[in-house]
Amino acid sequence: MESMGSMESMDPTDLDERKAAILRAVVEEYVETAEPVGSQRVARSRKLGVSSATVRNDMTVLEREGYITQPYTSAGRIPTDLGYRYFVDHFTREGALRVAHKRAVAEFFESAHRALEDLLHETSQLLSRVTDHTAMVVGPQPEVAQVRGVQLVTLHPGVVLAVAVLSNGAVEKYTLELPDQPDEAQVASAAAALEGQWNGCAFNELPEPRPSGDDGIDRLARAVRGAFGELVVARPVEMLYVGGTSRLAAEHESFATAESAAHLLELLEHQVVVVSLVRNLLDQGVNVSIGSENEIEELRDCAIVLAPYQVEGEFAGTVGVLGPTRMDYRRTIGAVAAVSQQLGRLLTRVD
Amino acid sequence: MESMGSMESMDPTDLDERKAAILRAVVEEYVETAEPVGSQRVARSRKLGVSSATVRNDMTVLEREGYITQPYTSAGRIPTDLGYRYFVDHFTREGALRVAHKRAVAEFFESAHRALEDLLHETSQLLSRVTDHTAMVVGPQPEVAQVRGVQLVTLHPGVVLAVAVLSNGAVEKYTLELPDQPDEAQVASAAAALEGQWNGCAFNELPEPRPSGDDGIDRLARAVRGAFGELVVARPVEMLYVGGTSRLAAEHESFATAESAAHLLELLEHQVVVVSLVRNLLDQGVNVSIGSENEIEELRDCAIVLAPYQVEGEFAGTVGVLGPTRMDYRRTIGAVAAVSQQLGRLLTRVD
DNA sequence: CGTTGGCACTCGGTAGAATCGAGTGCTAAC
DNA sequence: GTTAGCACTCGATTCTACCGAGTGCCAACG
Repeated sequence: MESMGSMESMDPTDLDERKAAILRAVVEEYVETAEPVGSQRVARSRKLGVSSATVRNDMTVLEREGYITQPYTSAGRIPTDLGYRYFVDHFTREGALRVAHKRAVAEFFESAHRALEDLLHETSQLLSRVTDHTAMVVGPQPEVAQVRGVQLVTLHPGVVLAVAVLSNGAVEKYTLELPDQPDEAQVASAAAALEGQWNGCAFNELPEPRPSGDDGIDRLARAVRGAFGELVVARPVEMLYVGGTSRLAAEHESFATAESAAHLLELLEHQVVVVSLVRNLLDQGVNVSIGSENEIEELRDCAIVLAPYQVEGEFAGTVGVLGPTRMDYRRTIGAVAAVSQQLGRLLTRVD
Repeated sequence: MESMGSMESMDPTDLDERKAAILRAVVEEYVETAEPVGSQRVARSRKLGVSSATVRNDMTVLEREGYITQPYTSAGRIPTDLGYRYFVDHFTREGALRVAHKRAVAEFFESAHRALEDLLHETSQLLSRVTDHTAMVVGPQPEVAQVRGVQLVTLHPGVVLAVAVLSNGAVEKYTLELPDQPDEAQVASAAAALEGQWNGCAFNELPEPRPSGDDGIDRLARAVRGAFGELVVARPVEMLYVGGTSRLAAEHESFATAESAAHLLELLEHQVVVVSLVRNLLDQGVNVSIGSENEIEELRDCAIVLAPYQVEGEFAGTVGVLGPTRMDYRRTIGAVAAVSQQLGRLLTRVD
């Protein structure tokens, strides 16, 4: 920052109107063509009413301020991350998405039912189709859910499946292997006891089961408690659904190296990392994270567009897309916003 | 076929010993180096005791018979799909995998518990790590499972979650929206009635619930029946878990075009296609499908290595990997076999 | 003073020519 | 049947020349 040049418009947060228009043109043209855009093209394609020489002068300033850059001397300009940032902050107020896509989204959420997992999975695929990028859907936080039902089923002698139905429609289960083989009556009373004690409790802080007097029942109950506790620890984060990973490989032109696509795919396979990344961004109120704004090295050439969705007015989860920094931000932001809104609406209705 | 040359070894299914050794050398060297291998390298690296000229002569025959080919005139030879096939059929009797990997597999299955879905998912990741290729795990056929428990939980007024616990440890669920809002008593008796009637029934052919006299209960019961029927139709195939998709992108050198990785990723996103592909291959007794042996265009440069796993002596599902035709078949086959066997063993114990 | 036309200069991209070398097929000798 | 020798092929690499889009700068203009 702290530029010492005494040029006009020292306020780095804003640009005079023509420079802003030029920056916008550079971003839009570059996103479309993937080629550095020169002053001529800007002067001609936009009705700025100035010559290419004037555009050139302004471009020099824009470059000095860090909004655009040249891939090499005397080539056209391409936006920097800062340039994209300005574009996103100033020219994407109302995200636009194509009518066909708008209808596709509406139709999808009109007909969608199913189990929550399937819905979220398919939502990620929808978002990917609409945006042409890889899409991510972070499921509702499981912690807030309360137990609404407990069931124990003997699958084999000594093997019991413990199932907990939660208030958000999720079902948690765990296959227990028990050294002593409780009989059916014990399993049934343990289930009844646990259901009675846990109904309404938060799944992540289930109380220890009260002793019943019967040793077998108590051992079973404690085992179930232990298993569920393990689940909470082992799966402390929300579920992540990723759709359209093939887009990443298809977009390889936009990335520096061919391996970067592989790195990104690998990154996406680590649910925990992605979920916490999304969470961090959102906690800071960030909805669009561009290139180097991101701390993770692999995302240097990527942009992330996020939108939280709300269920019954409360933050529930997040939808988002991952694509190259060179993306159509207006369309993407529009799509992500639309999907997040509709998803929240549907979950509020169904949940 | 029907070659008219009066050369030796007219039986196309077998090669004389030295030619087989040369073919083997070509495959192994090419897999390792990714470069066409010439007669000199073969003559020197293997202790064949013959000169490069002799190797050249044999190579000419091998080429005529279709086992190897030249990428261009006067380059070294690379294996054809037929060549890989011969290699797989003759030189991979005992699949070998590295000790470190062997231990990794054993350790994994020693400590693995969890819900079936998690286990299969992690198994796919394990197999991917061990083979360095994309791994697929097809879950047990859901149809064989019997109902072991039914539970209905009211999430909100008018919204009921129907849960069925199956004998294989799977849990099916469906969120029902009901026009009339049954009270808790009705929900409870419907659940009890369904559980009584369906216990032991195959999930894919649940009988219609018997009328109870109470209109609300019957409507609810029928709705549950309808929902589960819908699930069976909507999800007629086994679940598919894919691990290590990033390997596909990383292997891009082995593929003809850069887009092919994207195509493969897209293919893998269509569960139904992959599952039926795997099923078809296995039905024909095929465990390794190489390149053009495959009918699907996208798999022209790929090989698939499969191994079914058995639970309690019965076919249950499949594990496999997808990689370039230029892969280390011995190692891959060994890893796939080991994982399938261990997975079956674990499921037999736990299931 | 901002804007504009003119102009020399830069540099990636493409095309063509020259060169290199691994590897082959063929032939003749062993 | 095997081998050494040799001419030949052809992808890969390097070098050169050249084109042209685009820039920075300057002087002129309203």
